[in-house]
Amino acid sequence: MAMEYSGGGDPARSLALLWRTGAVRKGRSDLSVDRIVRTAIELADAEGIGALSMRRVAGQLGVGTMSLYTYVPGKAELLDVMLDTVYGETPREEPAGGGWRGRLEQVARENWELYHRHPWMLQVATGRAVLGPNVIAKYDHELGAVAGIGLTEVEMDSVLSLVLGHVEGAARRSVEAAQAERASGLTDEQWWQAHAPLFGKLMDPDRFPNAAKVGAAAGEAHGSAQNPAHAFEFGLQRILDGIEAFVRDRRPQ
Amino acid sequence: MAMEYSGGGDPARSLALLWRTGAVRKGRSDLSVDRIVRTAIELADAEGIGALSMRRVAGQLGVGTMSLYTYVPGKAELLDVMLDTVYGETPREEPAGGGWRGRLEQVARENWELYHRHPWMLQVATGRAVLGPNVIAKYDHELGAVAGIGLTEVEMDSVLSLVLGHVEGAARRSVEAAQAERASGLTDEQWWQAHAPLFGKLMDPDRFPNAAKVGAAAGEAHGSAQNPAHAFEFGLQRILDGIEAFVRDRRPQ
DNA sequence: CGATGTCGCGAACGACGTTCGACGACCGAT
DNA sequence: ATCGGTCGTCGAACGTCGTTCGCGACATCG
Repeated sequence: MAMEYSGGGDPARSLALLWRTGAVRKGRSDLSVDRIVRTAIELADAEGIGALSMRRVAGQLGVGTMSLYTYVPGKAELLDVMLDTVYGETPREEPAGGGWRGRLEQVARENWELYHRHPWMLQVATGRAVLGPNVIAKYDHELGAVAGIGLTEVEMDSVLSLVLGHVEGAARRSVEAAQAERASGLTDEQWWQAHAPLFGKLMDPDRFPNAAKVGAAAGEAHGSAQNPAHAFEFGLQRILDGIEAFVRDRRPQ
Repeated sequence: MAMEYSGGGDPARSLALLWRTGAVRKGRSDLSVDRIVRTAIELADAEGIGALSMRRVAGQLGVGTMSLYTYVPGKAELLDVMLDTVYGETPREEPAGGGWRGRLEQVARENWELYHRHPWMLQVATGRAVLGPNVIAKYDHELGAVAGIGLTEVEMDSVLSLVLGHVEGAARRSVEAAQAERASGLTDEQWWQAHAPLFGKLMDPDRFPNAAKVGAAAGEAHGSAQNPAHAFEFGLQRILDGIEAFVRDRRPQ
């Protein structure tokens, strides 16, 4: 259950790496930035961010640990490149109609799946945005969902950020729950059933009337303390409804 | 800019600690769980989660590192108690009217401020909920905002979770931006101005028409790449609008 | 064939959480 | 008053981490 994360290395170094500016390393061995990044992503996917260390990556590549530093300035910059790389995975096809709402919904689902494919993304604190080529391409593509519907440019950005923010939060809760399952060996459902009697005691209906009633009802309905997939869907529809009212307001006729 | 986090220690140990079950340590020195937790919170507030180590806490208390383990099973459980403790800080007064919307808005603002008072909260991955006394009291109090407006219990939980999730995400972006400022010595605005020309080059209007236009407009409007406070406010209003439609739908008359 | 520079990487530093076990102060019983 | 045992205290040490330093080896060029 232990995790450690980091991100946002030296911006100049990161940018050079992201856009592959600067001399391409020739390499006596068959090492390269791309091989290192690919290996690091595979490792993080398979064993989590906690298992991602420079030593492990080097070991996986059959190479001395310090050799990585010839190609990559440090771990923080490596994480930046890893992020930009996986952001390149989201689909780019034009959706088959559906209007802005359908397209925003599709964007949300693509990101939901991306986060579940690479859960470690959510454990990397970026601080400042990672402005790699794939991140920009993704931003451009996703903005297309809200283009030409009567919003100003700033409003387009706000709307997209709102949806993406919701997806990130819901995915984080989903991923953390899954990791807790793996770490404890108990599914959320098993854990809930094991602890439900205790909660009954802790949630004294006299002191906590709302919590007692709602907690019990929600727990029983979801079969656990929370249901990330349901929270994602419920929140997405409410947010899209809110955006719909906003869009309607912007073009009154 | 490096950070490491962890959370979700042994549930049984955490619960015993949270509810102060189990024998109270007498202590030859004046050490106690409360003193340790208070010191740890102060340290995390002042220097960030990255500076929170068992050694530093012990040092601050003028005590050997290993003495802490007499009172606290480990760092993960300490984090759990720290979380429950600061969750006890949110106000509990009944709001002066305003209906469910005003009360939900107030809940959102209280949490927004709480996260800014203790930014490290956002860097602790909890996995499974920390069911301490203060967390339950907070849940109970906040549910009051959506009680008696025609929602089922499960819907009350979903609505509250949606709002709290938005606050958490917005606060996370706000806090990460602030930390990036501290780490780099540049405000978001300065950073934006320093890098704006570069972005102009990277955001090729031919390849990325939407990103080029919107990115420039949003950057100029916010004076930076993003404006967390604005994102919080904008998202909150959209979400409350969406909830309003939902509530209206539930009681059709 | 020698000089120059760069790649590869082993050793080491200072952090981390935590296990182990030694020390010693206290309490109760005799 | 003395002894035994319990329990708080905490130093040493293990295995981990990212990264600095510097040295040996090789490739390229003059």
